[in-house]
Amino acid sequence: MPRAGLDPAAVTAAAAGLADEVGLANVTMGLVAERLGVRTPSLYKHVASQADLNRRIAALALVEVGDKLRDAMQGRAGRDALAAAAHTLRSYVVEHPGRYSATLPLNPQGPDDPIAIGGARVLESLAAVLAGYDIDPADTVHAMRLLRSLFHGFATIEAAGGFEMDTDVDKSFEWLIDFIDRGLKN
Amino acid sequence: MPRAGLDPAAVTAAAAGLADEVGLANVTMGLVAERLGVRTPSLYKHVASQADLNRRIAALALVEVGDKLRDAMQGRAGRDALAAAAHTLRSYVVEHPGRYSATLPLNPQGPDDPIAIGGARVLESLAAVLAGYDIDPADTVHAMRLLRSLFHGFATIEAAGGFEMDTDVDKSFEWLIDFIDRGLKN
DNA sequence: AGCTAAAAGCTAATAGAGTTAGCCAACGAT
DNA sequence: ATCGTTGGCTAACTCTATTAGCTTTTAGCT
Repeated sequence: MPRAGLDPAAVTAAAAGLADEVGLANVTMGLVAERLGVRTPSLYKHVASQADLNRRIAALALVEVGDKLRDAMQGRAGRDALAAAAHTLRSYVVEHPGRYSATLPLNPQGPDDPIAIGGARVLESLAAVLAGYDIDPADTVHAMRLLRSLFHGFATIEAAGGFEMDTDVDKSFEWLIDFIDRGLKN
Repeated sequence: MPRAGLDPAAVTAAAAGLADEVGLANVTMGLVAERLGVRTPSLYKHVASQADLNRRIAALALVEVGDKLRDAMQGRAGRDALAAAAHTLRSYVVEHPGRYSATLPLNPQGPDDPIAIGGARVLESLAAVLAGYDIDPADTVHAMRLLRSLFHGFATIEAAGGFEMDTDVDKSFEWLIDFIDRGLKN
């Protein structure tokens, strides 16, 4: 019998896909193995543990979202950049709720942890958004935290089905972008 | 041997305490039982399952935070009310990260689900904050979502240790309250 | 006080998930 | 073609949730 030809990336990708489909909490090692056409213990040749797998999913999500953010913001500034970043982030979380939720327990184990690297890239994009506004350098870190908290919170609540009357969530999101844009212009 | 005298509330309280100490994910039925001086299966006389227990923890957290919000906002309006609500929420999440994290998978099973009731009370307090500002009624729901997303996001990220340079997180939080206050005043 | 039925704990047992150990076959480099 | 490495498999173990069935406390009633 030929081999399955797996590697850590393939296992991570399968797990991430499952996470989006059934929720991160329901991603079992057995389910991942089944998806890959392999027996459960075989996974341990590629990932150290389920915790390790979750960390890899988180890193994958951060890299993906970082890439999308960078792409979406090419050549944009000010309100345009803000809107692009916001929509990109929101779309990603809605499309990939499982992988995104893996990023919540942020425990980078060091500066070269893929999670830290991916996270830093996301933060770079947020910093790029702020660069389009005239902000007191002393307030930049505060503004970064504002964006991060707001987008993360909104996306998380939406992904969890936390908003009633789903109909005008889009409108709320636009309103919210506008609110931030006006505020950042002082 | 006399009985332990448990009831659903006692089990929930023990589990919530453990959640704050060791993290919700590490709250095992065995651990809860041990804390209560009882054997694991005995817990099932009071709660239906671990999922049920988690829902009870979530409901408890929402009621607690709802009460604290109500108290903190007595007689305050405008910026004062906003700051009181923000600080109350943040303190609660920092002090009770475990129980709070149980509220994330919001799936109220109906209008009389304790989770829905507790959540509604929290939302009431947020609405009271907004009542202190002059907001177009059509925008109220958007503003509610703004507050909810922002506070939830900030608290979640902070509880997860997601902010570097922890020193000035307090300052960021104040800045953020100010930002929202100014924005809500149009 | 004694009786009885419900409730609360306990022990024993089952099922499912993560993980480890050790075996064997496939694959790449020589 | 062969040899060492690597990837996959089976078997086995642990830990956790959950159920079944038994026993005893306990509250309410007479």
